[in-house]
Amino acid sequence: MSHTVGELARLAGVTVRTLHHYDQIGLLTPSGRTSAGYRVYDVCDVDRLQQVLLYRGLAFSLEEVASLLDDPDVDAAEHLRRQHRLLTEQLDRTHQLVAAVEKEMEARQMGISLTPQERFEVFGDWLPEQYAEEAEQRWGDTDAWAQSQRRQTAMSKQDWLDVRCETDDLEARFVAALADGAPADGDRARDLAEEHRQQITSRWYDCPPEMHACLGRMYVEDERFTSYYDRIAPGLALYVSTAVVANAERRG
Amino acid sequence: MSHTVGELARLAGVTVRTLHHYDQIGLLTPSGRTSAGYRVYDVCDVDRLQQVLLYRGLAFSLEEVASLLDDPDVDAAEHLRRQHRLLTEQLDRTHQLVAAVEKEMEARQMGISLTPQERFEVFGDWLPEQYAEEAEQRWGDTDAWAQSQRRQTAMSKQDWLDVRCETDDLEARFVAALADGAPADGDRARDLAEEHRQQITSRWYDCPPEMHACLGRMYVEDERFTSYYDRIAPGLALYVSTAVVANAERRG
DNA sequence: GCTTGACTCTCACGCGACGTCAGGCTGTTC
DNA sequence: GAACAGCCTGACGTCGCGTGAGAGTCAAGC
Repeated sequence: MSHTVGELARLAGVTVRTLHHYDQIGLLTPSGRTSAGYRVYDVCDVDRLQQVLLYRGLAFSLEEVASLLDDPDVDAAEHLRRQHRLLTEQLDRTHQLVAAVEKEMEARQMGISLTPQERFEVFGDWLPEQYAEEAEQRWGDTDAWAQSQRRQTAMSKQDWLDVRCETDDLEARFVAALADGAPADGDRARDLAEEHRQQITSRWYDCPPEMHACLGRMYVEDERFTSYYDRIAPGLALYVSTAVVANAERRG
Repeated sequence: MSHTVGELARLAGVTVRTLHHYDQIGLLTPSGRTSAGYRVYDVCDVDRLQQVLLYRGLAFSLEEVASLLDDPDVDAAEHLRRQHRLLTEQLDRTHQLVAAVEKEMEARQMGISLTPQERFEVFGDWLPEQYAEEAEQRWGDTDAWAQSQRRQTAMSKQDWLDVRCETDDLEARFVAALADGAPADGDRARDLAEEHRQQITSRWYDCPPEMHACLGRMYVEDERFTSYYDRIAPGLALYVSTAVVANAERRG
């Protein structure tokens, strides 16, 4: 029915000090005290603590949390709706970061360097067009970037050569399939796509079919990746992209 | 080619003070200075800042970030892999929180109260079995909870009645369909399921079919939701659940 | 009834990651 | 050459606790 500080702390996964602090600043005042002065938290307090922790986890300051929770015009349902919205937004942001990291991995594998504005724009409160353009000019010189990247990449030389070797081999077989007129969504091309997926999984990270499909779409949407493939053989970008997506549909 | 503090700050979406701080603690030292003492950041520095911000965003302390980035045994590829892993873990956690909020919404709509350990266990570093059991005992008395919830729910009385009214109506029609022997994955049941989804969307949050399917599965997996439906009519829980999932497949 | 040990209380100082002036130099532009 | 935006280095303030210190409380066992 009611809890001491220590109990509530264990229950909620915070420290006793944290609860003391919340009491001190009036964010979460225990609804009672024992005769000895011990804090007593009841059901409502536990409820409130849960809300506090959720909002805190969403990067609100404790002061903001207090004003959110103490607003008499906002009911519990409204809080749930808001939390749902905020959490979904956070999911989106994190997803963008994941996509950015994956893009970077792919780029490295191909020896392409991404521009800095591309790598920063994913960090939330990003720059209006204006700055993006400014940055574009400043950093357009990709050679400097490529150099800096190469220096920074401490991947062992042998590893690097292995990757290049595998990649070249797979690309050559894609080219052959394209030249032979094998359909991009046919078995032969899809098997190559699957091999590509396996390569990523073994080299980098577990890449399930749907994630792979995202990469596939990027090959035709991002000019740098498109030109990478098309320089190997005209039409290869679309070919690989289609094969990857088709393979994902088969596996999904 | 190179940047002043202000430029880099705008580019990365941080303040000048932050860059000063990182310089001071040796986390990001600009690779040069002008004759007047102005900081000059070059490509490598920008690169490093990006890494710093990513790790910082994953809640590492600056000291930890420094030791991560300065570890000579870890190459850039390894960093990308690690970042990918950490980000995916964060996605999972956030997803669990979203599910918890949705569960809470559903529970409120039905007048069920969730137990506190259910609501806390989603907060990461959670309690071993032992505590869960302790909490189960302490809070098993759901009546007290229901009361506290009712008090806390400041949803206007009219709103609440409206919701109950709509819900009751829909449930009655589900019961009728079940009694008439309409198949759970047939058109009639699926239309009702779709109506249920629309109700959530208008009352709470945008609930696309796949999200709805998650809720549907919960109706048979979580005993409290099961018994809620089965008390209305035996077999209703499975019936609604099947209809919801079937409807999601039709719409997806 | 007394001890032991886990738990609680209230100060109160410390710390990490910056925010926020203050006072002064730099660099471009009109 | 004057104005103004941008840079510099201190240095103190803030937020959200961590970490003792010193003292009282409480259930269990002797």
